[in-house]
Amino acid sequence: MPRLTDARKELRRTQIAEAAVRCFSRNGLERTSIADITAECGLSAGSIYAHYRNKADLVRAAAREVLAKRADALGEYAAADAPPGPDELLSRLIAAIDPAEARVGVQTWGESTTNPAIRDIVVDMTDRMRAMLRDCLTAWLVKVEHHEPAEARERATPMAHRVMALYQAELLYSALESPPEETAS
Amino acid sequence: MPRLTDARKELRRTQIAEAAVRCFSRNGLERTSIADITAECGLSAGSIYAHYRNKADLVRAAAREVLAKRADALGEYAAADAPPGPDELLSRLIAAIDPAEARVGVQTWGESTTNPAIRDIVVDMTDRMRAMLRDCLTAWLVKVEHHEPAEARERATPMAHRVMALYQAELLYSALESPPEETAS
DNA sequence: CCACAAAAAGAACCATGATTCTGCTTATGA
DNA sequence: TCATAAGCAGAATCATGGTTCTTTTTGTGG
Repeated sequence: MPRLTDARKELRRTQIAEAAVRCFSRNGLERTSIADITAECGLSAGSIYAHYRNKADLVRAAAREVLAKRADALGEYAAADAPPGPDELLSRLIAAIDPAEARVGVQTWGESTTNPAIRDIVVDMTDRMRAMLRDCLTAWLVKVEHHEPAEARERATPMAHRVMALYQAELLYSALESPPEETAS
Repeated sequence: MPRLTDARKELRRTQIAEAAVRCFSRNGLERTSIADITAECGLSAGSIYAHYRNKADLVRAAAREVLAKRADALGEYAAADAPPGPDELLSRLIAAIDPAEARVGVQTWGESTTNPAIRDIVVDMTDRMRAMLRDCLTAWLVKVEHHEPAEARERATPMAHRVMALYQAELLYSALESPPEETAS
């Protein structure tokens, strides 16, 4: 069969990546084998290697997926007509946490301490999220608190830093709290 | 040679555990081999297994060591005659962060998402640190801010939670910032 | 509907690395 | 000081798991 249509090819890639995320979520980045992933996604090892150069490549894709999803969820708030203030913003973010993804997120933190490629993904996503928080808080300061735009931007930066920090800590807590969730092994 | 004297035996154990922490710090929990640790501590594989049941056991010991050291550092502040307030407390804690240990700390977070034994160590140490923060802040509220002891204790709890969260986030940042620190491999 | 090159399956390969085993070595208690 | 049982080194073992290869099966463009 000549090269798969782009749509189909992308479908396969996400099918694999999502299965990988599920595996990572329960067994960790290093302790999930390719065999685990084949079992989870219903494809064979050879097939996975047709879509991803190697396991490290797949891990990168999974990390991007998880982190990007969290960043995306945040994007919606910034554009809202009635921007939430810091407390409201934080509690909404916390409410949106998915335990399985939180686990993989925290795993990527651990991985990024020794893996430059993952590290880059993590800091990039973190910076992006913080910037979105800042924009959101700037909008709130201007629209709700009636600050001057220039001053609002100034004040929003440290607030964003703080909200981000508290959110990340909460992410850690949900990763730690969530049940062991054993697989049949 | 009959059983080593207890002091000597403990010496060996810490010699190994500290070498392990250095290795973990640069290569991560899973990617450091026993061979790496033998090279770092100057002992042989067989010798390591005479002191630790297996690698998992060694990882637990290393995790305890790193987390306990951070908790200990905190203990001193609580007993100070002029207890620091929340801002001062936080900046002292941040100033005391050692990048190498921060990396291992964050690695243990990742590990604890899938490893119950490590998870228990992490939540135990976290709870312990939070309790110490609370005591410290209670002392501050009473001695410096002149609150009633009962009320102070009440107020200190959420403050401690917050300081802990901000500290953990900062720990993550120093783990991410610290240089790649490559080994000769 | 066809032909074919790519995709999928799954066995085979191979490297890595944890653990164990076999003798030397040496610290310890008498 | 000596006998000895534990410590220790280092090779051998053995399992795991990533990657590759071969064969079979399709989806796709013509």
